[in-house]
Amino acid sequence: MTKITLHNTMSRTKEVFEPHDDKNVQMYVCGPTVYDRAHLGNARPVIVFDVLFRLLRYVYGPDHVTYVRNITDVEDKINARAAETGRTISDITTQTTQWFFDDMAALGALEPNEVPRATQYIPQMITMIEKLIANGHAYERDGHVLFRVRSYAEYGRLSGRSVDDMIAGARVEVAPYKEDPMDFVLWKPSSGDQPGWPSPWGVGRPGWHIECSAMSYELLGESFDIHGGGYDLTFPHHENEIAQSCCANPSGGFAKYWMHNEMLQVEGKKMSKSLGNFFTVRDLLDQGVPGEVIRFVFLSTHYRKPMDWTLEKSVDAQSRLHQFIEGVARYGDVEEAMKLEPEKAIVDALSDDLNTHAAIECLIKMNDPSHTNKLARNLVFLGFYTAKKLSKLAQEYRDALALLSGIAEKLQAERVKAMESKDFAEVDRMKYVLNLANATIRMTKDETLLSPEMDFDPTKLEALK
RNA sequence: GGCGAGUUGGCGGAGUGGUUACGCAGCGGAUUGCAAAUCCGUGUACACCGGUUCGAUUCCGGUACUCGCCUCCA
Repeated sequence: MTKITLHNTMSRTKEVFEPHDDKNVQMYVCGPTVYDRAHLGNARPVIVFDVLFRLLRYVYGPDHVTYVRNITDVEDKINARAAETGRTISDITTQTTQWFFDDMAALGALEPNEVPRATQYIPQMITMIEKLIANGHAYERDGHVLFRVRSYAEYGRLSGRSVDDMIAGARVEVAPYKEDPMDFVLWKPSSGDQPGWPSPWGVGRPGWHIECSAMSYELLGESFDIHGGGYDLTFPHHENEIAQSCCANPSGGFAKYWMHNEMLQVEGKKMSKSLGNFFTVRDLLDQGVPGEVIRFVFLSTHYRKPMDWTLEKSVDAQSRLHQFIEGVARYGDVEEAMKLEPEKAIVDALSDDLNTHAAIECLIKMNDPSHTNKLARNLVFLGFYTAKKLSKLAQEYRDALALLSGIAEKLQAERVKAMESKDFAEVDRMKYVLNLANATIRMTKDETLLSPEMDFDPTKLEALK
């Protein structure tokens, strides 16, 4: 079996991946809070862990991997959005969740096995909080339930911080109901139009961190293999999850491997609304940047390095994918290709802590006429296309080629004739049309293959037939 | 202020104690009426300052800069 190594944030080293049970490899990744469209940064963990999911499915078998990615549909940002728009909370969360699914599907991400909504696990959260109170790790004050950070000696291990340092550096105002400044909320009271559920501590709603602890426990148990998310979640979110889960279920180890993707920047700057460089995945898709191009750009950078989204990279990626389609169309057979196994060099690259950049280098090497089917197979393996879509794109390319090859000869003949009669205006016109024709066979109807600088009207070509 | 990550040629991105990947762009050439496409050729870069060493981009120390987290933003 392929040996996989993964970087574990807990140990800060690459470790050989050894699942608890190789018949049931389990992964939990923190999903979005559904109050608005996913921005480009949200796409990074989705793509990164999708690649890992695909690798695990290949190595352990598709039926032996369970991937859970939650939807946080109770959170104060959602309440705020509802208040400012006048829409209902469920209207917002339902629509935003669907948007998220659509956008992530466009990026070639497989659906996880389970996509739990936080609001469907409130009883499990309450049970977990009760356990924490019972064993002294949490306390209730004025309708709030707080986690007693000092009761968990390991607190701070994942993020490499000591509780005392954190208090010294904290700029948070300490709520009066806290025993200790570091204590965090497990449950808080709801009033007015805030969403609330009955609980032993009155009507209230869960704190953010308890959601993931309760859902991962319910769906994966007290110990599972991989927990992933963005690096910014390391503290406090993941630190708090560990504290909650390990204190509520002391016999379990919670997650064995912690994986974090680095952050995204745009043209060298942090993406932020104030800098005016904030945009969503949907914005890019609407501008004609296809999902596979976004995926390609993301996978060109290792997941543990900060990634810079630039226009130049997206144009490069587009042109590269275009070359791949061209190769597959000319020399490949997608149906035959799908009978192949994923290439060992690519599996090995991914197995080395998701070295996606090396995997892409392999793809580039495969783009020659004698390896095109390997290229096609691995494009599908890495999630750039489904076999069906790749097949369709290749066919469209071939159709365009066939359409053009007939008239190209005719154009060439006319051009030669024009040269003989020294009609250089006509020669130039023919040249122009021929160039357009050549450019066109590099395109298909899919916007994937349209280069931004190309300006071509296919009807002109039709007229020449 | 505390903690952490990073800095390789125009861009992206590997890697190595000495022979200095690779891709894209660029440049030169071939071919072409010009161009495009294609083919051939072409680039001694590793933030700065010290140290170790026969020799450092590669090891050690420091500096600068960038970025992130510490503010329920992936």
